[in-house]
Parts: sequence; structure tokens; C-alpha cells
Amino acid sequence: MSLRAALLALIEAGGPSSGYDLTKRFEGSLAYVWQASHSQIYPELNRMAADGLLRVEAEGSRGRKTYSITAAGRSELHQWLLETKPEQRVRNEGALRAFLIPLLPREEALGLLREELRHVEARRAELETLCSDVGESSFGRYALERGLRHLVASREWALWAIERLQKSEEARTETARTPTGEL
Amino acid sequence: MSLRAALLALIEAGGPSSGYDLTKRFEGSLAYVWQASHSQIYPELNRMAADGLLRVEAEGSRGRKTYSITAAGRSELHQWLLETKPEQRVRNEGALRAFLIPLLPREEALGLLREELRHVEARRAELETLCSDVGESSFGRYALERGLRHLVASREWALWAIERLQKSEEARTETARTPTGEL
DNA sequence: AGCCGACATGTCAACTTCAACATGTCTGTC
DNA sequence: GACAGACATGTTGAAGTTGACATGTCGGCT
Repeated sequence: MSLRAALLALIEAGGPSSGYDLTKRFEGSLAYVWQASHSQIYPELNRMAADGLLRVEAEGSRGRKTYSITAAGRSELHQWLLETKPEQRVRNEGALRAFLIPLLPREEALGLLREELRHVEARRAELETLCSDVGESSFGRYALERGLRHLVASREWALWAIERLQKSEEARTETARTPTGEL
Repeated sequence: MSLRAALLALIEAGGPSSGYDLTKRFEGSLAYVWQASHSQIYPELNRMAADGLLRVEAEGSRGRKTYSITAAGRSELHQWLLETKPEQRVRNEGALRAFLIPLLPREEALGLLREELRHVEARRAELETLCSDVGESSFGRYALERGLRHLVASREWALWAIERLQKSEEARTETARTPTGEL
């Protein structure tokens, strides 16, 4: 359902679009939030047209089909945004790795965390560039800001975890006791 | 692959376990990070045993099978943690909604954000309880801390967005101009 | 003895997603 | 005229995920 909502929203915001256009937009700023490749988009557009949410407005050269949103599509989007409660299920590989950190020997854990830190910094720089490029009033501004704040949180967490691991190392060296922790 | 890693890690950390045990643990703190139901876990355990990553250590009453990790399993887990780069693809419905906020009339957007704020606060309280319950040295402590920091980031973002929307409303009332934004 | 709830494991059909395969057009340049 | 690169839309098979269906055991309570 989220793919439908995303497609409806992109058409609502950007006006009539082809599958090709939409694929490009999925590769842009939306990629930080949701992904879909053309092999998912084209069939979905056909299904949505069959369901009356979209209408093929024009067929151009090279087989180009331009879809526009119908009243039913607009109402579906509205309903999804306002009446569907957000899917709470998360599947976050980064967080999963975080969960498993205590399984690693300290040095390896630290390596992993430093790697994560580098990665987060790089991504943050990327987003910050995007942020200043698109300016204050871009369509994606809210999502961008959200992504940025989450990256900062990830960075703070990695720093906290590194410090914590280093402290516990010192403690261990002093007392020669190895606490194990429980699940 | 992540499911395999998670199962290997749970057995490595918690000792020999049955599918039932593992299902329960997936419903616990791990649920904030990764989900899997028994219908996914049981077949995967069988496959992993066939692949030599696990060994059926004992068969108890009620058909209970206790799996323990093998050397191959341990090495697979280690390799996944250290040598597989984290999957960068994200699919975040909350962020998708954030992306779409500019599509809504201000009042509805504000409603959505306030709802989000309530939800984040509730979740945060939940995690904070968990955090103090499990104490400092729990296996899931790092993931918990990460989750908490991300929730705080979500909260700050929602507050920022609400304020921004209200400000732009004032600006609009003053100038009677409606900026639209671009994708 | 009967029943309930927790324990315990499985299958199956439907759906989503992805990478790879497949085809063809238009535009500009060498 | 040949070729490259962007434009444009599809299909297919494999893998991951879910909810529903299905089956049976054990312990404790009435």
C-alpha cells in the first residue's frame, strides 16, 4: 500500500507523469525514505489505472504513457495519509547490528562503531548539501530535516557507544572482571 | 540473510534454544529492531541445520527441538557482523509520511504531526521503562539506547515541523501569498 | 473427565521486492 | 550512416514476509 501512496503523492505533487518520470523521482530525494525500481512501478501503475486511481492521460512517443490522478486516487491518498495508522514494524539492519555489538570482542566492536561513524558522517554531509541545494521550501524539506536529525542521533549514539566500550575496557583492566550481560 | 544472523546471534548469546524460545525473543526487545514470526523461524532453523550452521542438540517433549550453534554457524555470524556492509536501503513509512506532509492542508498536517508526537512520546516512555528495567549491562542495551535517541530525534523533528507550519501560517495570513514548493 | 491456556511445530497461499532479462525509440554527434 | 546514451516499458524467477490454517502435547484447575 505504501508504494501506491507514494506514487499517488508524486503524481499529485508533480502533476501528470510517466512511469519513467516516477522512477527518476524515486531515485532522487525520495530514495532516503522509500525505494522502488521500474520493475515494481510499471506494473503498479497499470494496476492503479485498472482500479480507477489513475487515468492514462496521453500516450506519447516511445510508448510513453502519462498518468494523471483521478478523484478516486486523490481520495485514496488522503485516506492513507489521515486514516491509516503508520506501520510500526521496522526492519533496520543498522539497529540489528547495534543489538549484536555485545557479542563481539571489544576491539572488533570498536572497529564496527568507528566504521558506522564514518558512514553516518558521510551521509550527513550528503544530506546537508541536498538541504542547502533545495532551499527552504522544497517538497521534500520535511523528510530531509527528519533524515538529518536521525543521522545526528545515530552519530551521537555511536560516540556514546564507543566511549562506553572504552570505559568498560578501563574498568576491566583495573578489576580484571569480565561482566557478561544477559539477554 | 539478516534473519539468519539474528537467529545465530540469539543462540550464541542465549545458549541452545528451540524455535519457540527464539520466537518469544523476537517478540521481546528485538522487536524494535527486527521482526520474524514462527512461520518464518521454523523453516529457517531447519534450513540452517541442513546447512550445518546449527545442530539439533536435543528433542524434548511436545516435539521440542533444541538447536545449538556450530563452529560454522559462529564463523558465519562473525563474518556477517564484520564483513558484510550494512544494507543501506531504508523503507520507512514514518519518513514517507513526513515527505508527503506538504500535500496536506495545514490543519490536517498539524493534526498528523500532533498525532505523531503523541505516539513518539508513548513509545519513548515504553523504551525508557524497558531501559531502567534491564539495567546497564543488558544484551540489548546498545540497541535500546539507539532506539531512544532516534525517538528523541523524531520528537524534536515533529516539534520543529509543527512550529514551522504555524509560522508559515502566520506569514500567509500576513501576506496572503501561498508558496507551493517544488519536488 | 473435561477444558483451558501455554507449549511446540509446521504448511500454504498471497503479496512485496529485486535483479536480470528483454525490447524498442529518439536525438545528437562523429 | 553508425553508434552512444537517454528515453521508455515491459516480464520473469527467486527470495523474503505475512496471516491464516492445521495439528498435537502437557499441566493445572474444576
